[in-house]
Amino acid sequence: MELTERKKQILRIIVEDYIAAAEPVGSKAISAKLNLSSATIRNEMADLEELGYLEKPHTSAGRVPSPKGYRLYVNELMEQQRLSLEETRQINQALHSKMQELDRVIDQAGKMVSQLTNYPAFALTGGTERAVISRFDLILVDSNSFIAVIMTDSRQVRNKLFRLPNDLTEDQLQMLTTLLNTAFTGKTLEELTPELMRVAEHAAGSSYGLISIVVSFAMECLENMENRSVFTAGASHLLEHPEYQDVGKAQRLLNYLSDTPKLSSLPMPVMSGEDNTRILIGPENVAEELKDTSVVLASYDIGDGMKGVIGVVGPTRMDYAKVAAKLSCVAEGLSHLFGQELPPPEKEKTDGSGGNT
Amino acid sequence: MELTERKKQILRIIVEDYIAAAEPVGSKAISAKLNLSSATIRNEMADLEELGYLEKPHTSAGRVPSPKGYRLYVNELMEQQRLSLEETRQINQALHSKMQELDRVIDQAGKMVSQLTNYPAFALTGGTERAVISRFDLILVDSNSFIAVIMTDSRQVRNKLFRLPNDLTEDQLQMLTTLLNTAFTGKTLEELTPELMRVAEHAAGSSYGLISIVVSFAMECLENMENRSVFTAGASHLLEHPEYQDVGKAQRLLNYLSDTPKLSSLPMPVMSGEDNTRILIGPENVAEELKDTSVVLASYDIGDGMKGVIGVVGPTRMDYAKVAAKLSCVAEGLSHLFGQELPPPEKEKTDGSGGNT
DNA sequence: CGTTAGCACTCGAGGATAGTGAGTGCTAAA
DNA sequence: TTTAGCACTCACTATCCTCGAGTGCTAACG
Repeated sequence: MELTERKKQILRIIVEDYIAAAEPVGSKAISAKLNLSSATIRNEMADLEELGYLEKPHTSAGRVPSPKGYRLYVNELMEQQRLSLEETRQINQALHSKMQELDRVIDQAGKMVSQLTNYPAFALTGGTERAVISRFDLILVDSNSFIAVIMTDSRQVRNKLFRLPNDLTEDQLQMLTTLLNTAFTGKTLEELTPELMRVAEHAAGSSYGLISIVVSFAMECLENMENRSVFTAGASHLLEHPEYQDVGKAQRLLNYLSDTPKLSSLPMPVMSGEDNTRILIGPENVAEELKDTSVVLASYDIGDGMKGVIGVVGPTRMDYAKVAAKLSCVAEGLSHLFGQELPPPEKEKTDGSGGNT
Repeated sequence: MELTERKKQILRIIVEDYIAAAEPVGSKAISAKLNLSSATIRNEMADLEELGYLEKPHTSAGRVPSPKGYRLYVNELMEQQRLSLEETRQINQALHSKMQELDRVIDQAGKMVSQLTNYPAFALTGGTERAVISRFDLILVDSNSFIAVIMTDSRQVRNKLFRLPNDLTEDQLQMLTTLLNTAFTGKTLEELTPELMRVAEHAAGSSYGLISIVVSFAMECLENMENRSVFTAGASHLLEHPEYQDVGKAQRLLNYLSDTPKLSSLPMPVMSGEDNTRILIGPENVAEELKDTSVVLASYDIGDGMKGVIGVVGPTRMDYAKVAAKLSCVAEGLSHLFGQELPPPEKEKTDGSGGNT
């Protein structure tokens, strides 16, 4: 059953008023905006309520959108919000200025989103199923310290400085590097068995201890990458909203947000084709803790087909249009960033996206 | 003026009761613990109040410690809490298992502290005044990508993977590395001038573009290190405590915590000699936002004389003994971690703190 | 003189009661 | 189909009251 145009208009006004003011919307407020008497509006509202798009907190308050109402709103009524060029530029610039490692960028992005939207935000990196080390490099720093640099097949790079009690030569390190690269590359975490270690240590001769040090560092890294990491930011924003004046409620949600495994397992980034954002309204969420909370998600590409998710949580009364637009912009920025790692050159490249510093 | 032993005892009971129960302590509760009538206690309490160690929320409630009272408590009355060996072990293990880069470890440590204490925690890295790059290494990955690894004088290491549109040879990279190491090491951020860049680019010949790419990455890193970075964790814990049932209050504090510049500038790690912890009670805090909040800080060594701070915030009614002990343990763990980067095997420590619980 | 018992007093917490007003549903007229 | 009118509902607020934990003071006690 299709709603009449007028009903949709009324629903839309109710949603937007409620988003703005956080108070139930009465017939009078609407009758002022449309040229209709409050009685007419009341009739329409009664219909909308019967159809499940509206709810009354109690008999004698105005109406409030139901989750179903919000859903209709985001699907049909909401105007795709366009960020101004200025805003887009700012977002991209902020992302680019922090050209660091994957984790750091994503953490930053989360913080940014939270600031932009005034809701708590979170960001997940895509967990890799089967990360393997593709390369080891050992760099001699001085006679008793060296840096280990490892790279995975998905091109993430990690390093660590090691200090040793005993001296070390360039040759030794060279030998170790070759050994590590032949024995331990292309292996998943599970394949890095103690036996393998033992064999390699044997081959390493006198400097066998170093093997295990470096490999266990590598294993830590792999483990770290396979677990999708989670960043959250902006918890305090939650308390700004009247629906979270109830401390218990706020706390429940914040707890959920800081529960890494829950957060990383539940909201799945199943994206609907073209658009990279997804909106989950109240009870549409599977997680019990989110039943009266909305989540807006956007996915981004890390490269090599891996995806990450960035999102915000807030009351169902959320400014979906604005939030989705901003989130989408950030997610796109991230995808770009990882897609072409090249920092924007100032030279005669035919890049087109040229911005100068 | 010295307090009598009995007054101290009473004060101590009040502080500890109040810490445990969050409710004003009445004379009756105390008279049960000491063998004195409530009237006697009331007289003593009146004295203590006159001396400024106690406060009454209102005429007819029990007494509550004043900041001055807490201060006396932490200075004289509080028993240094010893963590059990088990606890210490767990903390150290958790720290060591995350052997990653400086930032990551510290972030982890902050999260850990928050979990351990049930208060929001923060961690600052020591800001370096004059970080300089001490070394560049470029590692060829394949014909059109390479990893840049840079190290600063304080031995922090960062890396980044670069992808290029054009091909690259080992020789080129070798040349670049030497060039970078001769021209850009030992320079502070300010000394990395555009002129310097121009000269170097000239010397680099055909691959001049790469210089600027790598150097600007280096500059980012330096900038990043000079700004002390701040991590916060466990915001939601704040809401667990009855003094923060008032959302406004909680929000103000959380806002303060997420305001990086404020947080990094204000609580200074001036440590008092031997002990590495410091306790700031309510109005002892300079920051206006912290006037009714206590902060417990512990400093840790990053090496090269640099220090960082890790701390928790909470109501003045805080379990100072426990919090200080845990914080101190984590800080010590961090110092160890950075002092001797070698992952400690099951070695015996000549620590002297060996007491059993 | 320190300690204790007794007592009047204070004041916040919690519960009942009434008034207010925004908003509703329904009916009947335009 | 829309509108005016009207009785009704119910959260919110204010006011008042009671209850009781805890106090300060005084006088008696050892």
